[in-house]
Amino acid sequence: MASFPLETIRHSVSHVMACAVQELFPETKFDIGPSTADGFYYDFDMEARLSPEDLEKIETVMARIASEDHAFEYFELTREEAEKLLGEKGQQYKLERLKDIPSGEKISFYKSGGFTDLCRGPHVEKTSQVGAFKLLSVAGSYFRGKEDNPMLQRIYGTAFPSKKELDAYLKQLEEAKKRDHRKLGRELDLFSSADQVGPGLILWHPKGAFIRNTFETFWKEEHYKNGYELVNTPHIGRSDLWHTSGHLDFYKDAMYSPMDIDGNDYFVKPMNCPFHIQIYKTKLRSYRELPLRWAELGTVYRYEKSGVLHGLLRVRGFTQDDAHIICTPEQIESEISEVLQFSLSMWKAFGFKDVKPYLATRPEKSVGEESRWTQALESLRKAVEKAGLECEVDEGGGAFYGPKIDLKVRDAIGREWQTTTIQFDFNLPERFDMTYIGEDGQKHRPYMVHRALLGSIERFFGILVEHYAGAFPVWLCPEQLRILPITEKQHDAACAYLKALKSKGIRAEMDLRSETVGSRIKDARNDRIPYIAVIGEREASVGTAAIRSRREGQIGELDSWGLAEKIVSDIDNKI
RNA sequence: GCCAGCUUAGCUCAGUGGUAGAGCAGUUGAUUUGUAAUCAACCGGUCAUCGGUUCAAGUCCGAUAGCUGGCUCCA
Repeated sequence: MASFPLETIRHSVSHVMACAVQELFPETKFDIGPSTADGFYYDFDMEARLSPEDLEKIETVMARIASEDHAFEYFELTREEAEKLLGEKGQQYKLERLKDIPSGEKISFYKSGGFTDLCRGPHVEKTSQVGAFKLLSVAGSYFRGKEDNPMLQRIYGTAFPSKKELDAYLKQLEEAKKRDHRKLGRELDLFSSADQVGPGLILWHPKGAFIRNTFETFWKEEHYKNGYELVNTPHIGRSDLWHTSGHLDFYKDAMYSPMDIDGNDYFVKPMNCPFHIQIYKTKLRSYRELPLRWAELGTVYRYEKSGVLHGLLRVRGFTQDDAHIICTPEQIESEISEVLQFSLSMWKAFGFKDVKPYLATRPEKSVGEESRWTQALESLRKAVEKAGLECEVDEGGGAFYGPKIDLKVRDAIGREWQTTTIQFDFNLPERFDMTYIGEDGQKHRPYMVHRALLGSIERFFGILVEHYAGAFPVWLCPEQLRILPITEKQHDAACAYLKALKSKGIRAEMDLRSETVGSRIKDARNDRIPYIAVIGEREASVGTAAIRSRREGQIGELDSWGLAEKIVSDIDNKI
């Protein structure tokens, strides 16, 4: 049997699906059915509202169509013939799509079984070659993705050459589900949100807050080590600030309504930069002071549409690990390079080794001198090169105020997350008239770079939970060790062991419940405790504990000194 | 915001229009345990909220809120 590219298989399956849908719902109007990174979809317009049961029915019909082994027949029509064919069938979306095909290009159709579709192809030869497929979900989707267009129904599915590969993919979906930070966040008692507080606003429970504080402390230390200074700024600022910054012109929809204080409008901050700029402007700055690197874990609030909120990954109140670098033109190249290196080392500390940069260049509508864009872009490019990374370029994908590099990191189960962003800003220095006095005694406009390494603390925490599957490395664990005395007779020995570990700075707890050892082990494992120390009569008599490690399993008996040494070594190595 | 679905105990979930349930968790007691669940009793509910239909609503209808999957958006 001939082998086909995955996209061809998936796109062919989408035709088979459309064919099945046409059979079950003859009045259906069809849009398009492309393959995607994970599978395929097809958009339909129909009276009936598709349910999960419908997906099963569609799948059954699909299986039949596949087994009937229809050929994918290719034919071309003139534009007039195509219009006539689609018009007769009342396929208004297809007619719209037909208009997209430039004149002079071939207008091709594929027919397989009872379904004929305007389609570029390519396809497998016969419906029996579509491999193993599964329909996954149904969702609404605007025609052409535009909000004012009609809402179509989209069926998502996936397909692979073999059943084995399909099963492996479905298993990965299961694995992702098990790691879902919303589920683990509840089970491990890390965070929640409350209807009464409001959607998209996160409540950090003691354990979640402990982990957050621990990596925030690390973050702060690393920033000091890397030549940053920390600043703190308020949560609200007067409307004048946001007028000057331009936020009220460009992003008002995402900002919350103002509050009146003594007759002045104040807005909750959607960004930290205007405040940092105010610090800059408190005095005349000399080139000798630059570069300035000011970092802040600054909590901002942005209006997000209700439908997009998602656990910790998309919220309305979040903390940016923000920093602004203000420097001279001569400094930007090394500054950018340092930021990139800093980011890579930060991600490495959390066990993310696969990091990929995306460079976004000048869009059509933008501000700033051409020479600045060129220099900025060049510095971004060189930094990537110097780091020895492969970089994808998004032409015209930059913000209107400057070019940027975004980093995507790959987690433990291979998913990519967009996190770090390094952005030039040619807009705010102008708007706030930021200057420094150069060597020549004249005023100059500094370069300004916004950067966030982790992105937002909330989102980063969500990513971490899924990356580690809830099993945080020892340095982040609120509880690093749980001590289980087998019976009440070992309580004193367990207390002594606990005290010894605690005195060495280990975060240890005891489970003195009169449950069986097996039951308490189960609970400790479910709580993802990295070390469990069991103390029975034997261990108590010699002052040791039987140690079970989350990573290595049973590792034998250790006294408190030996265990502390092992745990400290894990902490130092961020294991 | 839009489309669809969902919302029953802290959690996971049963429940023909006719007396609100189970397991786990929690509390109490018994048990003194050797590496993933000891036993028992008890506690726990305005069935998301509000309104409607009905002799009767967890169940049918409507509105609102929240959640889920997408779409759009993400400075």
